[in-house]
Amino acid sequence: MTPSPPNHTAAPDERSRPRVRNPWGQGDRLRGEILSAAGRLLGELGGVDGLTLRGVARQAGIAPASIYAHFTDKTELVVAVVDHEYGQLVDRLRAVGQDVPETDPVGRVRAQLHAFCRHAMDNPGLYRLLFGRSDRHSSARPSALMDLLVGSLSACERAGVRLRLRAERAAIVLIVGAHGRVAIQQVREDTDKVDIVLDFADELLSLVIDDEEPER
Amino acid sequence: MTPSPPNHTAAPDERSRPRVRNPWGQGDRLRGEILSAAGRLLGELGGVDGLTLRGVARQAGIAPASIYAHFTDKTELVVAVVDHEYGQLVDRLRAVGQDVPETDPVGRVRAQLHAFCRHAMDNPGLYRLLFGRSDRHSSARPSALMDLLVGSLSACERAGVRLRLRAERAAIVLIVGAHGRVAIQQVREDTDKVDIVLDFADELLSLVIDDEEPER
DNA sequence: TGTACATCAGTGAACGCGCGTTCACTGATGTAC
DNA sequence: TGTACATCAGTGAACGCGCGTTCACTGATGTAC
Repeated sequence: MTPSPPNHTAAPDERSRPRVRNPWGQGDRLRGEILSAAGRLLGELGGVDGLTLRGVARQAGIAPASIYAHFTDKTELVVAVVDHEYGQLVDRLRAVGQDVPETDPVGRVRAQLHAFCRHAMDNPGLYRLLFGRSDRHSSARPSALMDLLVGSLSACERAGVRLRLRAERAAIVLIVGAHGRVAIQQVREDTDKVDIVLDFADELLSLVIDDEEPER
Repeated sequence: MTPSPPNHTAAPDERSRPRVRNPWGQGDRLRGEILSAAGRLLGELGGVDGLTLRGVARQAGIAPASIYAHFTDKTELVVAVVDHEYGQLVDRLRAVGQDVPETDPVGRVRAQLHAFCRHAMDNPGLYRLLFGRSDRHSSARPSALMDLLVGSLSACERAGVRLRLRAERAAIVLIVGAHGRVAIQQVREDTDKVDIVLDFADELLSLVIDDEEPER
């Protein structure tokens, strides 16, 4: 491993102009810029390990020292960015769910599962945050995602759809299966066709949902 | 993040004696010691990222420079240790499978799945190697594991057991589901009871295997 | 209206650290004569 | 049998690098009188 790849993209990414400083009273805006810069890096990188303050600063087009006005140290940044990214994922799934009419609860689960797959494929680094070793970053995180899906699955049951597993178990199977399939898809370079993953997601769904006619 | 945890365990782990050098002509034995030291580290660590040559040297009780007699650089070590660990997993599953009589192909799959779960729980870092971003380390790796399981599942089919999925798909569901469940179990600290994971593995198996009576 | 001063957003240079890697070495064990 | 030498397994000190973090600073924008 030679000392390291030349990580500096000389120009501070996108804007090569020295960066316009935020107006008075809006210094908190940099906090958001830092978070999304770090988020972008997490998406490309393979997880939290490769994340460096200097890299984030480069990506955001600021000096490394400037981060310390908004985060006391690296761990605080990491926790914040992980929560931020995680929140975005959950928000997205919630929104997607609301786009599907209540009369089609299975369609809602399916839409959310697909959205999860797409999100995971677009952000290869993300799944490591969700299921990787915690390192004691906000531990309540994955449960919000689980709760969302358990809710959607319970709605199916209330609508008379039979599940082959308890909703909690079914949610785990879906998320964990989808996430694993995405990871495998990323490890092979053959085709990064989303459809392969979505097909797999549908197959998981059909495993979990008992679509035989109720026997009455 | 303070500069770094004091990573030196002053004494070179286990043997505090300065280490007995290998006899003439057996210099290659150090290669094995390095590999298993690195393997131990991978098990504790959360993947390849935290692995350092100096750390491996500390774990093995040798000088960092001594590694270069056996591996040209860090990447070569990493590839070698990953292949080594992966090979051990596959060997274990193969052995476990042979302990179950051919007359019970479902039992064989189950035993292998359980062994996979246990192995994954004992080596928290391992699953990242299997499904984490490849970084172009020997890409043929995961397929050997898949082939093994596909073989066991096909044996079930030949014995008249119906699968709800094609064997290839079923293998993915099992491995990926089990691995994900293990990852979740590791992220929560509540109880690291293996049984919870093994129960889940059984549930996956019952999803994949259609155990209703053939309809004739 | 002017002017002194406080506050804000952000910077540049430096620190000590662990890292991967190199290089000249050490000292025990074998081989040639 | 002795002795000079080659070979082996492995070491210690040093290198340049990127990292996290600190600290004194800069210069624009607001406020008090």
